[in-house]
Amino acid sequence: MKLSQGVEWGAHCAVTLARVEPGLSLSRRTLAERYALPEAYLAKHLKAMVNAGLLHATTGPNGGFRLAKRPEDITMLDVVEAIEGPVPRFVCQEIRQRGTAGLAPEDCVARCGVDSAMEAAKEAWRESLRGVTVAALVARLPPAARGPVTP
Amino acid sequence: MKLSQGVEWGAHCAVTLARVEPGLSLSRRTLAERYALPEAYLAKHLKAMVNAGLLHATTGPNGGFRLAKRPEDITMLDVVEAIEGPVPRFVCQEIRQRGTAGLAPEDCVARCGVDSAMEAAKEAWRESLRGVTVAALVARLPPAARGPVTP
DNA sequence: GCACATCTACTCGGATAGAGAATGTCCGAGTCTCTGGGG
DNA sequence: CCCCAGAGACTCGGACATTCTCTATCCGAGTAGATGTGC
Repeated sequence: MKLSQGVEWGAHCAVTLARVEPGLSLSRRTLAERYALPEAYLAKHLKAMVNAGLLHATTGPNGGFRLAKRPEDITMLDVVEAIEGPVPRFVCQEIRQRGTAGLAPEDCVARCGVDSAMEAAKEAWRESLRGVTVAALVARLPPAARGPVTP
Repeated sequence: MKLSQGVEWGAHCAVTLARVEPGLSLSRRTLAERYALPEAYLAKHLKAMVNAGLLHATTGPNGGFRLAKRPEDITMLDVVEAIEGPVPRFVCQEIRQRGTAGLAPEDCVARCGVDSAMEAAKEAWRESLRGVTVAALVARLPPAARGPVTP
């Protein structure tokens, strides 16, 4: 249940990008300096968000990153899964069927109870993250930090 | 959001131990063979559950592990936190206050929205795990695997 | 036959290597903009 | 004054080290029970 560091960075960057005027972009250098983060490493997470279709990247002067979708259509779950990769399903190795206590396959038609419980918990977690959009996070910023961001 | 391997092992072992006659114990060797797991490594997780107060260990012949509490009083959350360690709080490093976009401390009295969202999701996850007890998992076993376990 | 000291075998516990992922960093490919010259 | 070619600087993208956690393993400390002996 360890959560990678970059998730926080990605989330904050998404919130910041949501405040940029349409048509403009923020370079990864600007974003990194904005939060005093290591630029080269932040780039890796931004790229992951590009691959996931959350951000759009343009090169050259005045290039950078911008949101690829509306802030209302980007959830925290999108950000987390973009950076962490698709959440690996709880790997129930079906140890029920192994070893000296191995159950017969016909006793395993119902899913392993441990697996079910972990899966349900993970789904609750995902559902909670799915309910928070980037737009909602922008709305919750303090008034002093809600204005447009310029490159 | 990676979940350590040993959680599944610990959970299955707890379910098995709940089926042992009171007063008896299962050695880690027996438990390991039961699921074809590496004994030495399983020992580490069992020890963690002992330290967490879920299991009780006795040495010598006929020794081993037994539940330290009633199966109804042990939840999946207990097992997970015993093995994974106390779930590290989402480390919001308050990057809001750093870098060129650093907010003034007076604008940060309300908790960071990203942090709040992650915290709420984690709590939903914990709440889901809290609702499943070892006793409930035993009850959901197939009938053929619900009888008492002998050392 | 019974009690006791010893001895064995079995148990857990902590200290010790190896693999994989996350973290952190660097340099190269591509592109937009600006500048200078020519018509 | 307008257009065009070139250079320059800025951007992202992928390949390369480093650190930390998880995985896996071994050997030693301690204890309950079995055993053999003496009374």
